[in-house]
Amino acid sequence: MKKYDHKRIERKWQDVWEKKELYKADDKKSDKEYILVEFPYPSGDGLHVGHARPYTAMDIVARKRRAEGKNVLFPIGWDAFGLPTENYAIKTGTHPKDVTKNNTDKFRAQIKSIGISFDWSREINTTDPTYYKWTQWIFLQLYKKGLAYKAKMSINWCLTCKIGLANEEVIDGKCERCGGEIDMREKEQWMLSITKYADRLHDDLEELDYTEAIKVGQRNWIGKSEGAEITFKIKGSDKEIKTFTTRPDTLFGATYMVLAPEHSLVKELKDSITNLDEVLRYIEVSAKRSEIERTDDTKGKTGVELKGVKAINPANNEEIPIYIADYVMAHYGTGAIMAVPAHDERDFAFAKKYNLEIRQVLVTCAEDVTNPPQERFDEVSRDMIIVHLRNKSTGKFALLDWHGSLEGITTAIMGGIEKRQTPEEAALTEIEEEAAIPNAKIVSRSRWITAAKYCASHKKQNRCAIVHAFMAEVDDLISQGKINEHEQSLHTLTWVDKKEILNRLTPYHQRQVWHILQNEEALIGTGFLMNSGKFDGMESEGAKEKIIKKVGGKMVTTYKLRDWVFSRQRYWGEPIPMIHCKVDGWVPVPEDQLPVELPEVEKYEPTDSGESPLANISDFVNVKCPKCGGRARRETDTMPNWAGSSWYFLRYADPTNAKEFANKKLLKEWMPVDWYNGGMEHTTLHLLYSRFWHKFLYDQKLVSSSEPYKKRTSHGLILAEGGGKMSKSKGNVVNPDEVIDNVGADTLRVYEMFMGPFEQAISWSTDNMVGSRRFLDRVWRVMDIVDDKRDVESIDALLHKTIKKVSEDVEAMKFNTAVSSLMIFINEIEKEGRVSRGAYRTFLQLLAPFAPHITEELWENIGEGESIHKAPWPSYDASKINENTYTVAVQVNGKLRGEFEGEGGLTKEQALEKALLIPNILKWTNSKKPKRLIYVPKKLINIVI
RNA sequence: GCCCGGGUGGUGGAAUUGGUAUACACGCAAGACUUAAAAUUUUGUGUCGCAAGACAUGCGGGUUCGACUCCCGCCCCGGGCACCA
Repeated sequence: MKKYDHKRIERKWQDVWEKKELYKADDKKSDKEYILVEFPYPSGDGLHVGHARPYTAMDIVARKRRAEGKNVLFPIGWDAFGLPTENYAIKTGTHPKDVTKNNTDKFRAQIKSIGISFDWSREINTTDPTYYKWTQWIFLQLYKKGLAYKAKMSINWCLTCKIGLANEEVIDGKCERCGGEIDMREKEQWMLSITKYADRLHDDLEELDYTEAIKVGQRNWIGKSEGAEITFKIKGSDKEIKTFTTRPDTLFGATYMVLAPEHSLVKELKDSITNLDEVLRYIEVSAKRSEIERTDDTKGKTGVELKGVKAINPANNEEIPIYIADYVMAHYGTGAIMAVPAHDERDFAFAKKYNLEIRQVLVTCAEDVTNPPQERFDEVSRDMIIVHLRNKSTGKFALLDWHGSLEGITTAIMGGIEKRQTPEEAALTEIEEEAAIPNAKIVSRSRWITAAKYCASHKKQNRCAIVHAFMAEVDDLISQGKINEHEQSLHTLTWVDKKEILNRLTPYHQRQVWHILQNEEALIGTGFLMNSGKFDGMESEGAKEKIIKKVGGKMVTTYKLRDWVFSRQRYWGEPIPMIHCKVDGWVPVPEDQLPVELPEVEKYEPTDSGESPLANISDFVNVKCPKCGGRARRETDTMPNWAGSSWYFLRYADPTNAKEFANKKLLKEWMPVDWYNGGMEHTTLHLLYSRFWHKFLYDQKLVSSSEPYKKRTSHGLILAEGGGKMSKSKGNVVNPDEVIDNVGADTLRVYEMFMGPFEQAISWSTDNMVGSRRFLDRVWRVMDIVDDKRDVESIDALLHKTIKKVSEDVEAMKFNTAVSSLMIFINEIEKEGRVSRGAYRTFLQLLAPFAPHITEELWENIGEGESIHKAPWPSYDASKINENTYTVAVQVNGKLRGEFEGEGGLTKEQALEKALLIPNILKWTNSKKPKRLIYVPKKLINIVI
């Protein structure tokens, strides 16, 4: 047979598929499946081998779905607005439109050469006016519903480029482009109220089939946090300070307050502030400091006291000072905090610096203490440890006081579980056993060890620890009235009220804990309250609610998520369709005048004033007000590149519609996206933004599902050979064109799927790729040993196993092991020297999604008529997978000593009989009677002597 | 600092309701074919040991008849977030 000529085959079939429109989605058919990959930004560098990884993966899924009879929509387009194109245009004087055209042409050809089964008839481009007309239209809907607004925002300002930068464009506090200094500057910016959707974006995640990492990423970004809003009165004033805290239980420890420098109260109080000059100076300085700078020096906190004003702590009515400091963020919570230095790291650092009172209001449990240095464990000789056991029903505690040598204690505690030697230990064991609750041992033991280590490691600082060992299981014991006997054996066990614990601690131990705070660190974490009036002795969790009630606070939920800054002072983006009229203020461009097209300009550089280059085009800027007809100015800011990608998946349903962004019926037919794969880096931006837009459109009844994507997965990066990112400057970029030219698209595809777990970052290796090429070479050669007369039987079990494995692995994105199982199948065929036509045919079908060209060619060669990609996906027969004969491993005392061939079902005894026939086993068992026998059917037998 | 991944041969990696660790591939070594080379192919390939066997999944403990897998503590690498009260 001819040689495997990948170039000829791949070109041939790509042409055929295109002519036959093999991958076209059908609007009229039912049983849809919408498979989506993130549309690329068509950069000038061309396609990256990294692109091929997710495209191939989802292509495999799409092809499998088609074979399973689904009506598959698998589209592609271009997210073509963006900075690199604009920068390239500035450098070369080419129009961004032309740059984009060149780049997309190149990308399209490259993607086609990989043989991805996109439906090219639905190709879209965000920079096409017929597309961005609808991006602008959606913006107008947001505006009309009050979700788009213009606000003064402090933004990063590059002094050299004279341009506003997004946070992502600031690297290490310097401008990404020129490396220049960054300043903060107030600018009017269009904003989108994504925060109004924060709770839904957070809560609805629950129902979605996103990988856990993605859910966690989104949740962290939204930053939902439940706490209390507590109001502090200002002495001698009717003004108040609202604070947000997650730790109302520490309210008695609030010894001062801090406002963000931007807080409005500073101005309102200016008459009472005696050091106003100093305060204003501080505000000015911190306003200039960029966010990066502010967050950079987390250690050296700065602030200024508002002299002349005092706040009242509502818990104890004490007067406390008020500070402004830029470690408090204006945009989070209420922009003001109650500072509890004893129990908050940041407040602690600040209090240390400015000599403020640090008042401890709770004692913590050892389980909250981490990192005890283990090497000190042996040095300890003397300390005190209190173990208390809590009785859930009575709310009482048992105190176990251990005095004397800690070495003895730790041995007792640890040994109490392990060795059970002393009477005390025996008693503990009995409690555990009588409690008879599974895992009781593990829970209590590990905590005791932690406690012991804590004591050990802190011995030198003369500390004490209160060990809170959770023993809910003791409850049973007490309720049965059995506790008295144990009281006797545990000679120090007595049941006391919670308050007793504190009494036991004072005064010596409190002083010790006090000492820790004064000199070292804040005690974060929860515990038992002290110095808190009538709340003393309560546990943190329970005290929270009661304290909030006492001071008239309320429970509130806050989010880290901020509104979306939607303005860019750039040329290459969608113009924001708004007009500013002196009379009417901001007026939306009437919908029938959309799109607001980008005008031709000669220069794309931003202007000196930091406005978009569009500001210099008077024809564009000067318009009539749509409302009053008077003179007005068009908005010259453009949208960020996230705009077009926030709804593109909807356009694929109806890509050429001129009347609406997509026909409702078609949307209902195709949406939601069944499976969306993309980069991890888009978890917090693109994915969140597009969910937000989609939820908004859902609220407007323009789409029919509240979520755009049912399932979201992500792929790992492909790194350069030897690790690190591929980059032009390092010269380690692998060009996919070359790879395809040398070994073929099918080899590239198989290799990228085989190289490692899909979601994991992995280094490229040209050496390893030859394995995939050899595999395809062998697939090709096996064609010669296809034997029509031979029946399938000899390889039947393996064939069905392979069908099962490949089918399941594709769904789980375990492409590497799917390929491996295909390799195993080919190895087996070669060993046999012959293969039936039927088995080979099925094998080709399994391989087809991975290597669509070579399989199509071989399919034709074995005389199949229609395309392999139209053939129904093979199913497996479970009964054929279970082989009748199998190997049973024989262990003696858990060690492998031999194996035997089993047949049919074997009982434990039969298996033992067979095992004892093996000479080597006899040697190990020494003819002794087995004490115990473990038999895992058809797998393993373990003889314990 | 916090969160999420990950740590298994010379290399990429398999194996998790606990049940024969190292599948598959690369590389390497020896052999076959060849005038020769490439390609192909056969065999071997965790470490130590002549062998029997012992030891090996980042480190230290634990649970178990049996642990890459579960529990406790720690170390290292990658990524993300970072004064979020």
